[in-house]
Amino acid sequence: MKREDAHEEFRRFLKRGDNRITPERFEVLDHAIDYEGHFGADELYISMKTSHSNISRATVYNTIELLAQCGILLKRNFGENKTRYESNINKTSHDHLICTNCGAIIEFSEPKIQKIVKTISEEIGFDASGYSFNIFGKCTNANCQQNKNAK
Amino acid sequence: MKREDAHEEFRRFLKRGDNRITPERFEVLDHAIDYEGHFGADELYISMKTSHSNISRATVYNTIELLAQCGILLKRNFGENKTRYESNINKTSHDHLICTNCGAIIEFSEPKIQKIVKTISEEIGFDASGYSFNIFGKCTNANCQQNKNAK
DNA sequence: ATTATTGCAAACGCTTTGCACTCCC
DNA sequence: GGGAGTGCAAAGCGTTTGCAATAAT
Repeated sequence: MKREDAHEEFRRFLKRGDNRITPERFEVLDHAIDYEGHFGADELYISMKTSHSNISRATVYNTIELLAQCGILLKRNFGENKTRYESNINKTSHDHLICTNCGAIIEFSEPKIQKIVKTISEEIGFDASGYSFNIFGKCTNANCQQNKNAK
Repeated sequence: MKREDAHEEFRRFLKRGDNRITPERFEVLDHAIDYEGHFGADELYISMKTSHSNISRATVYNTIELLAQCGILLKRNFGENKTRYESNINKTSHDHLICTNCGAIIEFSEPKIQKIVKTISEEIGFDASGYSFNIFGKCTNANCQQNKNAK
């Protein structure tokens, strides 16, 4: 998917929800899809300020939430008491291994997980809209495998 | 498992790690295992203050972390940017469905998840110590199923 | 006696809020 | 023109930290 497709998708999403089309919202969209890896809302805000934008913190936080609702961003939580986001553009569904020693984040795909979500939800009569699956431990890095102090 | 067994387990854990045996630590242990459901560290602190303890916030936070390392408490994260805990005493392994409308938390057990954690970790050479699995959506409550505004 | 642990209060990081100004519809 | 959206600064919330006093070893 190209940048202009993302713009078009966001535009449609905004209209559908009676939200206004503003230049600030597309500025946030552009920075978010260009951002490598997983980022916090404040991180994106700082990054935009650094590149001389005069966007406000409130607008970044608001817009990121809209982008997540729209499906352009994915909301993540790696157990750090802050919300992380990642672009969902040109990405296949995946989950994460998180190294508790060095903080590395490794992605993996396992289709069985989706099936489990579906089965459990149906069993219980729960209307699932999403899930979160993280594996914590020590990554393949030799330093991390050795480190006995880490959790 | 009885209260005195938990005390004994915690005592052994503390000695093993060269941590001191203090009355404050066992006071926190007692309140934590008595607490119904999932609680935040500050919540436990406030609850202890309310019942006229003169424990400090720092001690509660420190001790809860020790209890989690010891395995007496389980660390959870329900996507709220705060850490939750629950007693692991007399509990079987389980994960959670979280209602994004009313906040209800429903527990479920699915042994396949453990297998997936094992398989993925071995495949990648990751030394897994734990995982977190949450399903988000709307619970069976009629109000929640109707509510179109909720995520 | 030594030093980990405690209580207190202040600082921290991320997020949300209140407000007056702006500009999309 | 009306009201949603914006920028700014301050407040909120959960958590961590620095420090002097205390108590476990």
